[in-house]
Amino acid sequence: MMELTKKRLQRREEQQRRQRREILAEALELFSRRGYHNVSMNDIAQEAAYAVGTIYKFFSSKEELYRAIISDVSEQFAAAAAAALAAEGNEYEKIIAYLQAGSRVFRSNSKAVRLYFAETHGVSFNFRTGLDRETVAMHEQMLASLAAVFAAGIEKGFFHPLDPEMLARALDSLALAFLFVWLDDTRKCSAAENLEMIEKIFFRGVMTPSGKKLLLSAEGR
Amino acid sequence: MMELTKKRLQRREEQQRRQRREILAEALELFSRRGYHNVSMNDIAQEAAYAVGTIYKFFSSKEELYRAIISDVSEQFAAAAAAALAAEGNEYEKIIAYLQAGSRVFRSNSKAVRLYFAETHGVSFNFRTGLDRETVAMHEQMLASLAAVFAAGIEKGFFHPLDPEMLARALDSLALAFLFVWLDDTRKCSAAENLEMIEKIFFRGVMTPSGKKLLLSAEGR
Amino acid sequence: MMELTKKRLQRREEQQRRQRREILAEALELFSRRGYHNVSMNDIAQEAAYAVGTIYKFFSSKEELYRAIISDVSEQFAAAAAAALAAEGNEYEKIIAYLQAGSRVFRSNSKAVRLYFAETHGVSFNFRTGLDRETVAMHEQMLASLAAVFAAGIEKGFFHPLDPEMLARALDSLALAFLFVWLDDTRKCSAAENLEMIEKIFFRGVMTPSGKKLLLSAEGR
Amino acid sequence: MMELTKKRLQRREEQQRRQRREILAEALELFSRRGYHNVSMNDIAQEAAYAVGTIYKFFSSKEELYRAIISDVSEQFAAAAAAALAAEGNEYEKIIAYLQAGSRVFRSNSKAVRLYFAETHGVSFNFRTGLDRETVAMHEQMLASLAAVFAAGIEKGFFHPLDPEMLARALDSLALAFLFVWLDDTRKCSAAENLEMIEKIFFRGVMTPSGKKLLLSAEGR
DNA sequence: TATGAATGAGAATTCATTCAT
DNA sequence: TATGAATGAATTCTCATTCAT
Repeated sequence: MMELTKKRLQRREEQQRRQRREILAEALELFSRRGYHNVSMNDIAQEAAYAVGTIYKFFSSKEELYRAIISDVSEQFAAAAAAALAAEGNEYEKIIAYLQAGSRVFRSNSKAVRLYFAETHGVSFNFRTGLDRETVAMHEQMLASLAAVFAAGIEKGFFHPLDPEMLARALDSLALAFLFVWLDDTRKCSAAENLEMIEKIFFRGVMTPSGKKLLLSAEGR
Repeated sequence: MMELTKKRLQRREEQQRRQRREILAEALELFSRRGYHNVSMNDIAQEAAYAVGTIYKFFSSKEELYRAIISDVSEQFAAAAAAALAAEGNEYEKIIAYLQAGSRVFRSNSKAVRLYFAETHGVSFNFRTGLDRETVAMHEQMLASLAAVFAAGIEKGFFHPLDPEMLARALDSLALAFLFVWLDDTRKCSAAENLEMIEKIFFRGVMTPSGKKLLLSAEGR
Repeated sequence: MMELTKKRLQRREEQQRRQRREILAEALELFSRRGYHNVSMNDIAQEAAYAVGTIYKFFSSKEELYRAIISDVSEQFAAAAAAALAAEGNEYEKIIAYLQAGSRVFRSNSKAVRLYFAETHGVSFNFRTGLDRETVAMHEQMLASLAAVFAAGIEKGFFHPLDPEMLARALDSLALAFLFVWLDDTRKCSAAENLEMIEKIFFRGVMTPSGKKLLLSAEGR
Repeated sequence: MMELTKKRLQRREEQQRRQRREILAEALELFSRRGYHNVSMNDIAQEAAYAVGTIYKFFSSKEELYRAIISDVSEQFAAAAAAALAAEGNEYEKIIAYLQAGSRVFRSNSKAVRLYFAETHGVSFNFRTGLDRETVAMHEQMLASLAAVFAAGIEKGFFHPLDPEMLARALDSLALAFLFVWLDDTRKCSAAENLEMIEKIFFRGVMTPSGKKLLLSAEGR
């Protein structure tokens, strides 16, 4: 009987996670299509086929629902990026891994890109409360890690001696710009093509001849 | 008497322009700080020290007030950019002029940067109405002009043969990224420093040896 | 010099009366077309080519302006009706004169008919204040006079012995109904035709054989 | 369980109908007392003891709430009148049935009389929108049916050969006038008394000797 | 004196949140 | 436990009235 109850509880939890996911997905869909302020809780409830009250069981307010969506991508991205930057390999490889991780996360969460991006660039739907602080901080942290990798690469003579923080931001914004191009027209630039463009535009200028050897050897693979 | 009336009318018009400017400035301040949807017309009236009714004398709706703000920077930027790209000079010089023009416009309209940027990147405060269509179109038009200059430069062998449109977007996003850095910390990057970073990161990789001669000669000036 | 000043004052008064009339006419036009609540003081000012302030010189509020319009027809009608009923002649002649007077007043103030009528039938734009009390009272007074004439006519055996007040109301509403027909389609019923209809429908049933002699003799004229 | 749910749904619907009726009644009360434009949605909410939002659950706008009120009487009257005119019997009987139907409907909806009447006489509270078009059309349709009955009666020699449309309007306005008398002083004229007055004033003059036989036989019943 | 810009109270409507069932 | 009806504060916008010029 104990067993039975446990299983029941598990199933319950399982079900709740599923409901939560469903609501999040539906809300994301609506927010990304019409904008936070043009979506009502009733809209979300309708779309998700739950009652408003049920949504409030999972999220204590509309803001929290929004935050949960952002946190979702935000955390996925942070985890993937951190893993990429912490992995084995030289600085160039780490940065490429970072780019690929970001590409992977955002391409499979395309609906959330613009929202994430608005948050991290200070165009939050809600400037008043500091809801997005966490996300911004996470993103800043990632940029710092990326900058550290650049710094190490500069130290080793792979990259020209430029401000690592600026390099990190430059690379980040470039990657994002190409992601937006893809968002507007999915066919226009595959992940591989984007990466290639970044190599040609960014790394060609930023890397030293010694760094470019990594580039060649990487391509050789 | 005729003269008097004329003068009076002029003064009246003068005053109206001033009021309009005041309202726009106050609204921009609030919108940029708290976001469109978190600012009420009463807030704006309060801040601008006018009655709501007065604001409606100048702008027929909240949306139009917002549009006026965006149009303002948007048009300034478009005009400056178009002038820069159309001016005399080689492709490299044109692009530099474009960057300088953008820098000038946005640094003197810093409050509007995030709004402009949200609009042009599809994170409009109001996804529903196509208020920002015009601004987006204008921005796209500018990117196309920039791309054309890149294409010409590639033709002449100044730049490596990369997709001009992507080059244009890459440069634009880079410039914007550095603008944001400046926005967060004004001291961190002057216009000149930003330009230098862009040269080192972007042009170093994108330009051919033959193109780099322009670079040197330009610096020589 | 005294003379001159007098003349000047007279001219001034003359002009003011003219302005007042112009404003009243323009306001009536707008009220009758769009309804009291859908016409703003600015609309009236615009149409009358005066400044709002000027209108307030003549009428202390929008309500008073409205009241002035109603009073205007109301008084004209009351005066004409009273004169008709007080004139020489037998009861039948008086009533016919009353109908003709009303017809004359309303046909030359067609714009005001619906407004007058709304007021006197308790559908005032403004039920709250008793602005229309005066008009209603005047109208009731007229109906009472008309009823008195009917009573006299009954006494003399011209009319069947019916409640004079009801006869008065019946005749009044009949005349009004035909007036409305004319209002909707001016060609459909001239004043003469209307009167004829009233004779055939109303008087034919209401008059005694002795009364009908008046009718014949009147027609004989 | 199925049964329970059904019952619950029924009760719910029942309750909603009741609420709707309550709101309509309260709104009618206020509109008829103070006029459409002098009653705010908050007033109605207050009076009906619901929140404004609740009212908007039932009526999507103030205009629609008003329309619902008018439609209500309008449809009742139209249905009753149409039935009366279509029923078995000679022309005189039909017309009497029509008058009785109208009397019944309006005496049990006395609050709505003035509103209905304002609408059908072109003194709508809102001249701008054509909200009342439908009501006006319905009323005109009814007058046309009534006119047709008069025409048939004339054909058969019951009524004097007068314009049937004018006869219809005359009768309608007479009935309305007496209804207004009753509205102002309920004791003054019962339905039966009103009908008698109409017979004496209207039918006595309008009917031919042959028609009057119907009258006598009808009274004989 | 005539003007019309400025005012701000007031109106309709929306929607996040609650809570009885 | 899940529901969704009810709530009412907050928002956008209008317009009668005032008063400095």
